[in-house]
Amino acid sequence: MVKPIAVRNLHGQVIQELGRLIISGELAPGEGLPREELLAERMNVSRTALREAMKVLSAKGLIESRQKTGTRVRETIHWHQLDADVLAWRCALMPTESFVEKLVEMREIIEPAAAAAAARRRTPEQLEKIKDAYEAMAAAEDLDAWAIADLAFHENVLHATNNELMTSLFSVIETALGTYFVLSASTAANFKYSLPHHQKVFDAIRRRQPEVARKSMLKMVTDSRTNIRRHGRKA
Amino acid sequence: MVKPIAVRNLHGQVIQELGRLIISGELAPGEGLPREELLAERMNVSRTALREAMKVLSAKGLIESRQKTGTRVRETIHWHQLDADVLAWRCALMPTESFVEKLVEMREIIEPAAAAAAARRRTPEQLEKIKDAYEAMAAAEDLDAWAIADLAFHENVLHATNNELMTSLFSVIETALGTYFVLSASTAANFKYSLPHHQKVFDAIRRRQPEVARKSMLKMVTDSRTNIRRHGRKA
DNA sequence: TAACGTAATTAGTATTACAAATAAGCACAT
DNA sequence: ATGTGCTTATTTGTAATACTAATTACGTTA
Repeated sequence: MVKPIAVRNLHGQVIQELGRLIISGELAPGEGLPREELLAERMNVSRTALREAMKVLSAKGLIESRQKTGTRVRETIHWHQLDADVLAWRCALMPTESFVEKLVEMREIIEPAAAAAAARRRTPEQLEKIKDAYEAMAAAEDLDAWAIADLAFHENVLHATNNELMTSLFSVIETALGTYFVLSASTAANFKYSLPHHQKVFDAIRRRQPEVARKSMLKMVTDSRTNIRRHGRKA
Repeated sequence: MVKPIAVRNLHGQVIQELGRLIISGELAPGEGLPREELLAERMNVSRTALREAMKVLSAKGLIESRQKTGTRVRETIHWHQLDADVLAWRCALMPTESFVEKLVEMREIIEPAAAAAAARRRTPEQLEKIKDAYEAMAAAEDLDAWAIADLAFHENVLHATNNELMTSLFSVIETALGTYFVLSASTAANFKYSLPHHQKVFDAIRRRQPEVARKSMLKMVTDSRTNIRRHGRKA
């Protein structure tokens, strides 16, 4: 759903390169970058392309430019942590256990809340889509089909909240987590183990029972977490 | 804490202008913009400045440029709803009741969760800061002092979660909500009405009681919401 | 010593030229 | 008539250059 980048443009590459340097800490906060002309030359791009990249990095809160002073890396406080790129860079460059925990924590906060909201506000059409996804999960015969249907289930639940802020947050977090492991897919052997959980969530949303939906979803995601902890990362 | 912009740069102005046009719907999704040369001329800026702005808007998921085809406004699905600018534009241009509800819903999801997390993981130093903020609230003699201390309280609680994703989400939502009303400040008469609530939250975090902290905070934010509903907007 | 002005530096803006991608139209062959 | 491949026109992508504006740093002067 969200494209994890495919940098064809030159400034896109520059964004990636500088972004990674900053997130990884090789360019520390407070540190000043070489002046544009020099940096452009050093990266073998024109000043034009470099500047287009720097404007984007500024918008992400990573750098700050001022005349005469030059360009500096900003303190981490100012970084837009929920920006898809920033998150992706952190996942790729600082794959620490604690960061995964933070992502999982966010997921465990929004998903139950989303299930409850969906139970309150879902339209019949949205319920139908959740149902479709659930049935696809039930019918899945291999891990791939399961994973696709599983993601669709959660996306449709989020969508049924009719709160695009929640949808957006979910997709960002989910994408970031996806770089670590295939979500909620346990072992290939019993990959359908969470189907009953999903059914409970679906039923609660169908019956418009917010608190039941919340608790069922909570159980599901905490189960999923312990499962992930048990099996560690994959692929 | 987060700067609501002060656009001195030319491309910054262009970003604002185009961003607003898109968010407001005057430039509808799917619609193509005039080609760069034309648009630049029409906006009385150079193509350089226009392009720098367009790169930023692309990064926000608002537009998409391809050679020969030109630049088009993307579907709202792709907009980065949690981007500070996008949120600010929506607040300014679509001040609908339903959007405020969505923001409030997000707040009511993260704050109790954050209180619980803070109760689990706060350091002594972080607890001290929360205490300071609480005492400043208790000592406040006017609405302004109260509002400042109140914000500091919530910020410090969020910070004590040691999850910068949560902190970032909070600050974005809070800034957006702040454009509508002075948060959780009721009438000037009894502006301290929520002090006992805050104390309960503080105590729970001090005693490391996550569930108590969650419930106390939940009560506080729901109270705050009904209060806001009762009094309507202000300022 | 302090105030003021001047020079030097760096990002900001503009202009121009050309490169690369690609949609659309045309010609050609089947 | 249809589809296939070439050509061309259009639009963004990249580069190079020149100049503007802001601001720091320094040196001069009162």
